[in-house]
Amino acid sequence: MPQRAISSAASPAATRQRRKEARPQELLDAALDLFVAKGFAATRCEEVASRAGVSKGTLYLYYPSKEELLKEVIRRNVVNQIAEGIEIVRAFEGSSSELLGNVLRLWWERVGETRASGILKLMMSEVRNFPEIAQFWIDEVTSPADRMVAEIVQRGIDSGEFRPVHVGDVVHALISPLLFLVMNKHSLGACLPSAKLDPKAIIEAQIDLILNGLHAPPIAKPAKKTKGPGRQ
Amino acid sequence: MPQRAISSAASPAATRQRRKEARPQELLDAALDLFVAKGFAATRCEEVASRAGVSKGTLYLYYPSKEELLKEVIRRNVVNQIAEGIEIVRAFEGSSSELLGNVLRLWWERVGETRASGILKLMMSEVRNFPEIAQFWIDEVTSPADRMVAEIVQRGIDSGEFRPVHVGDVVHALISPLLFLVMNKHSLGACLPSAKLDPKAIIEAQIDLILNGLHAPPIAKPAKKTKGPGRQ
DNA sequence: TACATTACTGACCGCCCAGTCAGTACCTTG
DNA sequence: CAAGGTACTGACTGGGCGGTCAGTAATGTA
Repeated sequence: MPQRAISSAASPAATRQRRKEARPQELLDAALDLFVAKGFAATRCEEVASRAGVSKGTLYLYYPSKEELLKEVIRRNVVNQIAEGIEIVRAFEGSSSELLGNVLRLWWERVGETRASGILKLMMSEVRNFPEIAQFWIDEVTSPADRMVAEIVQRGIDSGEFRPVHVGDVVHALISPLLFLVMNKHSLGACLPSAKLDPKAIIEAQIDLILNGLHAPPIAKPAKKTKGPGRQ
Repeated sequence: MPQRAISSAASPAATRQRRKEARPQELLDAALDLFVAKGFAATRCEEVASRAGVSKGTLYLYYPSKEELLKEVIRRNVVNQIAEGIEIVRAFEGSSSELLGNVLRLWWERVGETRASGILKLMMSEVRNFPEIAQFWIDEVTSPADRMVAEIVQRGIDSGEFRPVHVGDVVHALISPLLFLVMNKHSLGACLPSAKLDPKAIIEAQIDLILNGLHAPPIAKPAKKTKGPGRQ
């Protein structure tokens, strides 16, 4: 299982290899990285091929056009991602609070930290040039994911663990910070190290904040306990 | 003050006009719309010119290159945006809860709903191709805005209105949903009407949720909440 | 009306890049 | 080792787009 494909000019006399099975995935990986980093239009096909360790001609043996390559990149990086998550949630048997926290943490591990997270930025940046994939994205990603989180919140409300809230809107408040973390990671955070956020800390703060917001009965009494954590 | 510049092919025999003063702004507006919609690399200079009602040659009379045009678009749409907001906040004299809610609502009205909101998407999509502007963005936008929101939260903590939290992380949880609303408006929401979110409702839900999360005294957690890094 | 100034135009140039294809070299099979 | 099949290459092409500039027409001045 040779993984040396990024070498390119490193090994000068690298003998030409025939690996029909490995090429497609390697090309998809290279394309994902470059499309996410530079955008679709600004990425040259030759770059993609070179990063995958092949020539441009080879790319066209496996994908008929640049646009088809993009669509395949999106399709292949979305499949199963969602189904997996849903399975995990359905199997869980704790409180809704625990479940909600775990889902956010797990999503960060399984998606946010992986190369696949770039798909989000790619989608956001490029949908308007390829409206065909918008519907696909909604059907396969947005809707299932929203529904899953909504179910958890609804369950918590039904069981009396959470106060009654408008589920759909709360879902947005719940997941946006995570999505924005990913966007940052692939944009500003990739340019300036100083712009990097601390994902784990932010996620924990977010979980803490939201769970408190969901649990609390309408209390108005502030706690008189001013610690001094004011940083920045 | 003629505003007819988008007509292009609508009026066939429109006589050529000389309006040296109006051109730069009209070109910037056209460029902003197109860069946001299609991305920098996928937008042709001739398109920008045509949308501004001039020929490509005219564009180059006012901006020396496509890249300079981009930078000017960003610069001009960022200036004053922040300073204004800070002034409003400093002048406010109510509770921190009220202020926080008002800031979010106001930001949506003044930025989220305007054409300038596209700058966020533009920045996210293109920074990695123009690292020079990353620092500018941080200095002029990110940092001041974060600091402003952080100040409000800190003030609330100091006055005992909010419970003590890690201010920096909470700020992120506060503003992400708004930023994500904007991103959605300029990506998926611009393709499928069905993908449009209801900003006002979401913002109100977000305010309600967050204020509850901030106010609540440290209630004893129901069930057992694994604190911190309870995973691998 | 005649002339000077200059905002504006659009045809043109050269580079760049998506996509092609005739040829090359690796592998398998005998 | 010979030969046939095919995964792979890279030089080539055609169109598209950023950028230019000689020319045009609107405006100001007399």
